[in-house]
Amino acid sequence: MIMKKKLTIFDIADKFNLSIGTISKIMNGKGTVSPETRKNVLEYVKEVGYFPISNARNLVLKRSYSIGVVFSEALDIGLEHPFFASVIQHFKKYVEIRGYEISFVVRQIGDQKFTYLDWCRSRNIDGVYIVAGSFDDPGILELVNSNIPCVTTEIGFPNVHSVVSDNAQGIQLILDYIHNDLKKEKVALISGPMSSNSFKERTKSFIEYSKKLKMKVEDNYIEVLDNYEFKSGYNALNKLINKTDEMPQVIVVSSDDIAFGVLRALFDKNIKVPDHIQVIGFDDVPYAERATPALTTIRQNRKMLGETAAEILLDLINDGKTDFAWLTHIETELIIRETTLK
Amino acid sequence: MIMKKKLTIFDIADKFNLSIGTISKIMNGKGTVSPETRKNVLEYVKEVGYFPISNARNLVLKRSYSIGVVFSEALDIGLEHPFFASVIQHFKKYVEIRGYEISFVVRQIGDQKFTYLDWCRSRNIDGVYIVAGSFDDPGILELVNSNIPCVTTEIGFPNVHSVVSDNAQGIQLILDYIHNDLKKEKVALISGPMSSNSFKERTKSFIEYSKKLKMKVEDNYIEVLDNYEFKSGYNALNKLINKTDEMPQVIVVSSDDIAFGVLRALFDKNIKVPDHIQVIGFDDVPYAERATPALTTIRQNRKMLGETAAEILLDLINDGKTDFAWLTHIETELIIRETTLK
DNA sequence: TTGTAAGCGTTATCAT
DNA sequence: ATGATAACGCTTACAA
Repeated sequence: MIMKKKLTIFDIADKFNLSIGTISKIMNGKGTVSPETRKNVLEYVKEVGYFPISNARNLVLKRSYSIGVVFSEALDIGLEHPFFASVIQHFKKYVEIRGYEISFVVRQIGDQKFTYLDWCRSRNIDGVYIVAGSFDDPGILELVNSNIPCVTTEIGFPNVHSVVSDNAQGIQLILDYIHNDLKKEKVALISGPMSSNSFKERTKSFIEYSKKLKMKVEDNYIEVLDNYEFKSGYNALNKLINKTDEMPQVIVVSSDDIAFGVLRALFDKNIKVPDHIQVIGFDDVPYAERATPALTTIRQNRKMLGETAAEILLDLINDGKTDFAWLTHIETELIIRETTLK
Repeated sequence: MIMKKKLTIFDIADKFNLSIGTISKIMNGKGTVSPETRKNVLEYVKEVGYFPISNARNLVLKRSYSIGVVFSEALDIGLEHPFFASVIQHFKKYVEIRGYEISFVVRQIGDQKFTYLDWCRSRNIDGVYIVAGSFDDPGILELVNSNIPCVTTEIGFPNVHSVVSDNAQGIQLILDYIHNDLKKEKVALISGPMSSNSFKERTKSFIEYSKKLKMKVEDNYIEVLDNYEFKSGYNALNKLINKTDEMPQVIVVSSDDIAFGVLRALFDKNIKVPDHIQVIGFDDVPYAERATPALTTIRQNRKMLGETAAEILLDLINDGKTDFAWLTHIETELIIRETTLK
């Protein structure tokens, strides 16, 4: 067991018969120090591996160089959610390059309970990224109304900078494709729950834009589920079949996970995709391209979502800038695969 | 914008004309304080939402109540990896209940570069969880040889407590099932790269145990890939077909992701699963049950993996206990789905 | 160019 | 039962 002695700023100062003030200046590239000593100290520091204890540093600085990331436990969305995990990963990389780390905002630790805000205050968090949260959660509300800079990937928060996929544009991509390339008109929609603003937007855009294209969307072609699951997609398709005499030609499903359930139901009913009916998802989860048939879907630009959120948040923190648009839309992309066919 | 004044221990002390020492004792449940004042202070603190600044606290305590989590960037495994993300999520929950948080160990932040150990030291990290790392990474080596308690989910580290799935037992589950229930004998193996100890173990167990069951594993029935990907699985199957006159009856694939590639290749060759050939994976990724046909596979107990690692690490930190077995095996489970059939 | 010293908000020891 | 105070390791005016 190698027991490197833990060095402090005093050890470095002693070594050169300098004061800790001088060392501090050197470590932070501030003040005026002779190039000579600066060079020597820097070399030594590197050699022995001295790093300031961040707790001491942050205590006097009254900040942490750390961004809090909040998940809503209500939605039970954790790291396991592939979409959010990916967005966070990109966010993390971006802020790290700029000198920040991320920590997860937490409401209970041991038997200490916190509000989001209290936790952030007690950690001197510099800013927070609300990845998935509900705008009727009072804890979230308290947070976004505080003086801590916030940015979110969620839609519909008042007074918080949001970075979200352009759902309307994604839906238009789908409908234009159906209309212009697939040349189909009878289109159904299966959507996730309206408690999510993303699904709400997608549904609204679908209704409006399909009307604009004069597509035949019968009233009973629209099915709204009350959750996000495979199984619901499965059931939704069966319901759709039961209530219509004439099947749609294309089914748009506003989430890939649900789309897989739809595809399975179709398979079980021996309805061939894309020959008898075509299916289009939304998200482009990793499995979409590996499924058989591979799923045509809308790809959300996870990298751009995470990085843009990071960029705005860091600007908010550093420059106190606030003249951003409250809402930043990230373009989506249509990925054509096997569940549709020209 | 609500601007709650940031409270310190002095504010609380003033309020009651007590000294900060007394408040500190109350906050930490230490020392002797009259039940009366304790009650009053606790109530007030709760009401106004006072929490100690963790930087100040950790500075004097010389610890952080925080566990570092390390990913190997070499393997480029991030949060996006569904298996590890899930294990970490369970780990996180477990340690939080016991009063710890997690942070990601990081090697570069801004233009400061750290070794893993230096980062941990500078943050006063209490212990570290090596989720995926390579034992020939000198940074990892330095870390595990330090005085910071470590635990890993990786196989093959000397002198580090490892918590891993029982790969041998998983393989036995598969082969017993093939032998006793499926009643097949001609079995092939497609494995991920030998640079991963998990794949090495699975392959080794497969060879040994299939021999023990007197199965017919021809020499060219074993295919080792050099990566983890869908595409490699796809190619591997084609290779297998080309080099054997007689196809195996069952293909064991030591990772689900690769198995999906195999299934797709089979589909493209119009070889029906499970009628013509049967396929068994390893991992039970979320998509395994949603695929068509749904994949028979070995489920790794991600919850148990994360929680056991957490438990050992916390014991190491708190009790300085060290009398654990160096290696803890977590049982796996066979999940029978549609790619196999009695 | 360098040093001095106050202050950041706690915990813990020792008095009282 | 409570208070005074040193200590934790650092940054930053300000002084030399």
